[in-house]
Amino acid sequence: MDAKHPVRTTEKTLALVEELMEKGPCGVTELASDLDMGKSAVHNHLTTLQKHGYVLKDGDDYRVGLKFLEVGGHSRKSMEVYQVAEPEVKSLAADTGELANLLVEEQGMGVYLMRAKGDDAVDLDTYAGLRTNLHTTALGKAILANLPESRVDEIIERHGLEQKTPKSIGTRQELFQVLEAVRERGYAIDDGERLEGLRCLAAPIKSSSGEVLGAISVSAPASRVSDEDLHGSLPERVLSAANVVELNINY
Amino acid sequence: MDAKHPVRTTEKTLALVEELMEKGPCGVTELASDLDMGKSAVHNHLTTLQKHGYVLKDGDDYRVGLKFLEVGGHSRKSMEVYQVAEPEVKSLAADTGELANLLVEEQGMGVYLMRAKGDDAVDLDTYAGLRTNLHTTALGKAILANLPESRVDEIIERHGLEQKTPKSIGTRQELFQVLEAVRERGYAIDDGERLEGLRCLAAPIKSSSGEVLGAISVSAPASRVSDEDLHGSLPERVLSAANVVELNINY
DNA sequence: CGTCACCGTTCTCCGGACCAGAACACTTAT
DNA sequence: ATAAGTGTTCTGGTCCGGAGAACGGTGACG
Repeated sequence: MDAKHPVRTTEKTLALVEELMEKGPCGVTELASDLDMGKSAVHNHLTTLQKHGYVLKDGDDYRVGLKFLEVGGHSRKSMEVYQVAEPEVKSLAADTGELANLLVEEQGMGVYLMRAKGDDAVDLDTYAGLRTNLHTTALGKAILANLPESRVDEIIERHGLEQKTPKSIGTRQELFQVLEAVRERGYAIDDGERLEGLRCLAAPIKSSSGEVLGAISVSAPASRVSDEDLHGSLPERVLSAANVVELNINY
Repeated sequence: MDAKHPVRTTEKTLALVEELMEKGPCGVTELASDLDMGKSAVHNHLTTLQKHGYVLKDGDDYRVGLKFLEVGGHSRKSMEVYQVAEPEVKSLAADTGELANLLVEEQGMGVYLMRAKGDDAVDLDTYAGLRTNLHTTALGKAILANLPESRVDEIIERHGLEQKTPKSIGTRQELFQVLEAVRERGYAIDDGERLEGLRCLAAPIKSSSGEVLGAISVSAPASRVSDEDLHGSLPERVLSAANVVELNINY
């Protein structure tokens, strides 16, 4: 699905935006040397982006503007799974007091659509829009477990199986074993794989035709989640929330 | 501040994205005729955007992807006023049971950074990232009232004073009278200007140097907000929330 | 206070990239 | 079969993006 005739100028613009996002506000010269472009080229791109609200000038530095939030927010708002799941994720967070999340798959990566914090929630540095490898989170595993095997292989090939921590899944075989277990149980678990001491439990959201639309999770410190909770009351709540979403989507 | 040497190719890409956002998912031919471009040009741009995650192909249609949410979310997350105000807006919504909002000014427009819903909150079609004319909302008026007069004039010149409803502010003189009243009171009110039957109350967030950083509001149906509330207990709560944010920002 | 070094911005001109238009592959309807 | 629609590919001519140099401003330094 690669572009046969990529628009190079557009790619330069996008590279600039991403560089600006990663480095935070910075100046023309710095961007030019980082991206091997001339100063005038960088300047032309930045002023063009600024004219349309995608970039702002703060003194002598440029930074990415909130226009991206407008486009992205609009995109999210128009997704049915978000509209339906949003209140459920919020009440899941309120009921458990922990951190609840909603993730969807896009281009083989997981994208957080939202997070809701209960009264005792841990504060992870996730945010709406953040991308993550699917195999590294309970949310992602809940989704992968409900994709066709061929699709999972495509995703592995495209994005690899990077190990975030020593506990992470590192091989195709290991992943497929885990996914099989997820299918049997109906939910996915992350016990300290992503972050030491953090336990997550995620359930898939499936359409009536069996296609997976996303996943809902609760993340909590291990100190508050006993082994019994992890396979007893907690899955019940998360699965129930996911089920409500499924029913509302399928009418 | 216009671009002296705009990158036309980039502008075409951005026009495509915005058209795609407004019309929702659609095909190459339709976009091409809407934007007076050749089909091949549209196709090249779309595949380029797709390659980088900014656009997706759904069957034969294209739609904007969640990459915009990633960039926009990152940008929002890195704003100090958001980080500090977010918990306050949430507790304001929880305490009042109504809809609470956070708005900042960017390029003369108001941008909603977040909204939080209390238990009885009305459901407006605002969303994080949405842009609005500053003079049409209580939030915007709270901000305008704390900008230098020259800046307000620039904004009027750039964006006009479009009247959303017959009650809207329509002239410069009228606006400045209202802003003077806002400065005296310390908070701004919208009594059905934006939407019949909806009352909003907003307070500015100012830095220690007096610069306005944004505004916090509560929106509620008129049926639940008496005239006494509107000038008594409600302003107290909103002003208090704004004040907490100011203290936390200025350490 | 002159000097220097750095910044962002402007300018010009040439090489290369964008894109109109035509052809292609495919689906759907008649 | 035929036709009319779609998205995609291809090529050549034209126009525009961008390297590099020059400009204007600002802050540091002796």
